[in-house]
Amino acid sequence: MSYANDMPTVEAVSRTDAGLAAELRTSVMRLRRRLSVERHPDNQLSIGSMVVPGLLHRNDAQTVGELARAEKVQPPSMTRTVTSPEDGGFVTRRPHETDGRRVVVEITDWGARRCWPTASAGTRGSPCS
Amino acid sequence: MSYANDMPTVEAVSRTDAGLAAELRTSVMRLRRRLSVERHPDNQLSIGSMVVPGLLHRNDAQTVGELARAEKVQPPSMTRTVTSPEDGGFVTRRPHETDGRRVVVEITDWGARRCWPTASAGTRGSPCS
DNA sequence: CGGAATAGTTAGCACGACTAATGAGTTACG
DNA sequence: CGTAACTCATTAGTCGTGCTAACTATTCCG
Repeated sequence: MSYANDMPTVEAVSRTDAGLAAELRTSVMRLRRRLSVERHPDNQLSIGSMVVPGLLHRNDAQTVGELARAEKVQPPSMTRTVTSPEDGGFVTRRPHETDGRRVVVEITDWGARRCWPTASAGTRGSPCS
Repeated sequence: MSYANDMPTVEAVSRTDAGLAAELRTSVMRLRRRLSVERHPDNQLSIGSMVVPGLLHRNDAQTVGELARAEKVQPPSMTRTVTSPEDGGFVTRRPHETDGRRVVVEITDWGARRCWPTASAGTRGSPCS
């Protein structure tokens, strides 16, 4: 009873469009489940919330709309996604300098240290690892 | 304003463990969101429910526990996941021949035709594509 | 000034996952 | 045998993540 016998390969079962689509769906869903669980025990941020510091690491000080477009979600989704790292003190909301409609999200010093520690310090326990 | 300028690469930003983990999370979550939306309009099964006919296509007549282990989810999750394709007539539940605790899930003829049409017929509108 | 457009939020829903607890059936052992 | 321990599936309740619809506040423009 080998792994190969238990686990039909794509060649064996899924040469149709529907079969390949099913393989892809199953694989991606499993990977996402795994990623949402495989995080450091100290980590208080969920997989969705961890995305926000990641986006701000690339470009700090982005509006909610920019974050939503970057992550390809609707604005209300990003509004809620930002709430948890904000409550945790990782990021802050502040009004835009010139446009009163916009809200700028920035990473805090503390959040940056927690999420992106220096290489020498390692990333053990980082909320983003 | 090119794609390359807007989209920092892994090389540019994410050489740390935390950075690579963030890249992976973001990519997988986006792909899953996309897959859950990208299905044929005729398709009445959600992404989670589509997994069940796929598993039964490999091995028909599996118990709820076997499906849960194959998909690496907890049994209660699979119990609920099976409900929707069962209500849609794609699969059936029946008691196990010898073990009264077990429940066997099988794909119906109709479900098999709908999910895995012959190659010549194509898979347009298949609940599994 | 006043209407249209834009940005963000709130509220409510769907879906997929989990844990804890329950019921029903099987197995093992004294 | 008969009961205690175990296994399997389900129910109930919760959380996280996405959506749409509707609302508020602000800005833009004619």
